[in-house]
Amino acid sequence: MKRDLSTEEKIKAAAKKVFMTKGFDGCSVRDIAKEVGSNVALLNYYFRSKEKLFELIFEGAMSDFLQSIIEVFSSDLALKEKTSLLIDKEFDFFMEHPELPMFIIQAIQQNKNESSVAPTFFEPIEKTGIFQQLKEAQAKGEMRQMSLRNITILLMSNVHYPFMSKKLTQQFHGIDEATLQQDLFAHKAHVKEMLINYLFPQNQPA
Amino acid sequence: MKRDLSTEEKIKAAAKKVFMTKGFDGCSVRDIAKEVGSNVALLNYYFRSKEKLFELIFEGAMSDFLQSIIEVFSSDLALKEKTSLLIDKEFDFFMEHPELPMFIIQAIQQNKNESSVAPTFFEPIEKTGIFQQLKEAQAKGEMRQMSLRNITILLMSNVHYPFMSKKLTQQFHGIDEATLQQDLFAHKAHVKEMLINYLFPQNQPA
DNA sequence: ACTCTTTTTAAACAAATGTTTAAATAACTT
DNA sequence: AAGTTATTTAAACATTTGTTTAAAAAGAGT
Repeated sequence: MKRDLSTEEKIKAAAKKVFMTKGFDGCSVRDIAKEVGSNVALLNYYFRSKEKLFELIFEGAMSDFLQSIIEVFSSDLALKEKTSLLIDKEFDFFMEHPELPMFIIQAIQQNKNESSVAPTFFEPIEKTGIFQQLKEAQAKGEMRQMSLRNITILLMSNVHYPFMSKKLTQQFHGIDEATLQQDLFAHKAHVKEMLINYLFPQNQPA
Repeated sequence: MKRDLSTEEKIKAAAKKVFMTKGFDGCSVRDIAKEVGSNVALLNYYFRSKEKLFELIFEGAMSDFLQSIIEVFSSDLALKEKTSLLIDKEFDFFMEHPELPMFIIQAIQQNKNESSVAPTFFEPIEKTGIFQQLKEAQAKGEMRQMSLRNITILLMSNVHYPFMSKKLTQQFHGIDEATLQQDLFAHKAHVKEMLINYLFPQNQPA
């Protein structure tokens, strides 16, 4: 057939949309089929099952996610500048894909990911040499002495959470999408200043 | 009958456990019945439906959540001390109920909460006078000039996210539960120092 | 035009879902 | 002990679930 443009891609796009908004358990394959404007059997014709389709979407999401990080880490900047740039880029990225952090964390929490994320996620980042750069910066006293894991938690908390809690924040403060958007911009500025100051203290002791 | 101790409570406990770990969509009423060690019909006898039961659990979770905040805000301390205490208490609370942040945010995201959270959540906090205290602290220059909403986002990000991303962090760094626990303690210390320094700058400009 | 393969569909499948029914069992009242 | 109510159960219910089947439709090759 080759109807118009790859049906396979259309299904993937629809599945992504539905999975992202409703979650794996929260949607049926018929929901996705309806979004495609087609039949349920077609999904299993192209992808073997609902689970396989989800895994594909999940891996794609992780890949997109990873991409935006790698770009920054691969750049030729000092760690302080990389940190600042990372926060900027991540915010820009999540502004366009606000459902992504929730989607990923939820999928991992429910073990919907067959393989561990470590090899597909940790290693590509390590290859950018960012961890080595971090070690050196700490050795030179340019950066606060704290574990890589705690740096990660600190960064991710401030960058991911605001997008995961959009609805909660809106309901809690009774604000609309546009106002929240402004708050997110303000948050980005706060996070940048706060984190940079904390991670790279200007008057380090002794 | 009054078999042993309130069947109703046993069902609620089981439902809480199952809903927390698997989510509303991720579990069936039979999962809950099995956890109780009883029949499905019993759930609908005490609670009208799966949805009603969930709402009850959700409201209970929100209430517990709120309780731990109110306590701190109602205390007779300066804002700086309250902030520090809040972070401590919240961390202690989530150490014992690590699924709670995810559960609440997920429920709100999927509109599983009938009523808006604002009245049940915002107002009790406002009644502690914390917002007024905050305004005054900012007027006196003791606290950084930033919106209540951004303060909220900043605090919640650093306190909630680490518990929501437990599995992700574990997989990413390849660490066990005990190690993560230590990281969370370290994170608490970092957050306290970082946030206090940022929210209450010692050398405020002009 | 005819064949062969690929794509799409409607229908059916068994299993699982939330809920209800009616009967059984236990507890309470007198 | 008998009668009444409250609790618990097994079974059935109508839908919905993910998946499969077999036929129809569309494309490509000759």
